[in-house]
Amino acid sequence: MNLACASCPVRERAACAVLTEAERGELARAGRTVKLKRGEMLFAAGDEDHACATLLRGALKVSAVDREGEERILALIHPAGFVGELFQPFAHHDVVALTDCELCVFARREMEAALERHPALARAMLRRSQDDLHAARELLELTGKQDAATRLAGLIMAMARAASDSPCHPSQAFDLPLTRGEMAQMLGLTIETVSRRMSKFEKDGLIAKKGARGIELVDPARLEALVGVGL
Amino acid sequence: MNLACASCPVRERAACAVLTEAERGELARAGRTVKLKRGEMLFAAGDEDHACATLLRGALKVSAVDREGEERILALIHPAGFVGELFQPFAHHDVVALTDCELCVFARREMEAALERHPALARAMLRRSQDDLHAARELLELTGKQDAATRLAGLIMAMARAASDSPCHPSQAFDLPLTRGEMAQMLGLTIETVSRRMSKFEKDGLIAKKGARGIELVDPARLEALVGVGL
DNA sequence: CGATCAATTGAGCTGGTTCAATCGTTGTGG
DNA sequence: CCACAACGATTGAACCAGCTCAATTGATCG
Repeated sequence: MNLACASCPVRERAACAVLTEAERGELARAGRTVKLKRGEMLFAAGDEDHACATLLRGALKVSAVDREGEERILALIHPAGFVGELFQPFAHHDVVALTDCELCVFARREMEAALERHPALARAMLRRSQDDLHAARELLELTGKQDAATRLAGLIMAMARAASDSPCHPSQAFDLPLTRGEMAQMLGLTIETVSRRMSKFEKDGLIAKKGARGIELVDPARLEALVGVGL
Repeated sequence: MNLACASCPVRERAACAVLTEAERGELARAGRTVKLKRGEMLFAAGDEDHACATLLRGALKVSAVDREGEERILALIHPAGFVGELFQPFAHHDVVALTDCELCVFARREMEAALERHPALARAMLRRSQDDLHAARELLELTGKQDAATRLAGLIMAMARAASDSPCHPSQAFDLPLTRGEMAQMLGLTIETVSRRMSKFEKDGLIAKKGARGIELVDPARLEALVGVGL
C-alpha cells in the first residue's frame, strides 16, 4: 500500500514533518504502510538489512533477549516515534507491537539516502535521537532506584504522561499498555513484586484498578512524591 | 586558548572529522580548549544555556542526582565522545571528569548553527547520538540482570573493551577509571557488594587486582561467560 | 608521620525472589 | 448461551542475595 501522508495522524510531529510536501511525497514513494497486531514482531535481533519505521498509531516495545532467554524492555515507542538502528549492519534488538499498530516503514538504505538528500531531515532525526537517548537515560535512572515501590511509581507516572494528549499533565485514568510481566521486565523486577506493589498502591488509596488493564490515579501527588525523580 | 585541530588527538574520530580543513577551522574559532582535573564538573544539572563539548583526552561521567541526593551514573564518555544536550534549554544531568581531561568546548548556539551550515556534521552527530543511545540501552540491559556477579562482570568487560585501543579485543590489564562507589552507582548496587564480588572474582581466579586501580583479566572467557549478554 | 579517603570484611536483617496454588478474564467451540 | 481452555494476575510461604551498620585495613598525600 502506498503512503497517504495527507491523512497521516502524525503528520505534524514525525521527523518527516520538516520536509516540503514534494520532498515528503518522494520519500513516501519509497516507503509503505504496515499494520501489526498486538504481539507481532516488526524486527528481530540479528536481522540483517533490517528496515526502519515511524510509528503512526499504537505502541511498540524495543527489547533485548539474552542467552538465557530473559527479555528486557529497553524502550517504549509512541506515535511519531522512530524505530530502527541506522548505520548498523544488523539489528541488536527486537521490536514488537504492544497494541495493534500502524507504521510507515522504509528500507534503511532509502532512509539513509534521504538523510543525505535532505539536511533538515538529518537534523530532525538528530533531535529525535537525542530525545530517545534522554528517555533511555531516564529509564536507567528509574531502574536504579533501590526499592520496587519507587520504580513502579515512576513507571506508572511515565505511562500516565505518555497516555495524555497534553504533554504537560498526566492522564487521570487510562489503560496500561503493558502487562504485569512487561512492567517487570522494564523495571528489573518479577511479576509477583509488581503485582504485590500494585495491590498495595490500591490499598493505600494511591490508585484504583479499573478492570483488566485500566488504572485510575486517585492521588497522583502522593504517587509522584514516591518517585523522587525530576520531570 | 584557541583550538589546535592539527594536533588534536581525536582528529580522525570526532564528529568534526567529516568537515574540510577550512570548515573545521571556522568551527574551531568558535570553541575553546578546556582542561579539567579529576572530580571537576563540566556542566551541572539545571544549568541554563549550558555548552557542549567533544572529549579529547581522559574520561567523563554523565550522572543524575535525585531529590534524596542519590547519584546515578548514566554514561561514561571516552575520547572522541560528545557531551551536552542539544536543543534543550537547560541541562538535565551532571557531567564530571573521572580523570584529568582535555576537551573542546562550544557554546550550544554555535554548535546548533554549525549543524545548519554543515549537513555532514549533522549526519555525523546523528550517528554519534545513535551510538550513545545504543550504549545507554546496553547499560540498561546490564543493570537489568538479577544478580550482582553478572552485572559486575559485564561492567568489567565493557571497561576492558573501552580501555583497549583495538576495538575488537579487550585489554588484558588496565586501570579501572571508576572507584568502587562509582561502579556501584552505575550498576545499582552498593559499594560493599561490588567490593565483595570483586574479591570473590579474584579468589575464583577470574581477575587479579593490581594495586589500587589496576586490574588484570586472568580468565576473560569465564568472565565473559558470566555476562550472558551479547557484545 | 599522621590524616584522609577508598576499599575490605564481618554480622545481621529485610525486601524481593522463588516456588506454588488460586482466581479472574478473554476467547473459542460445542 | 454455556463450558472450557489458555493466559494473565493475585496471593501465600519460605528462602536468600544484597543492603545496612560497623569496624578495620590499605593507599595517597601533604
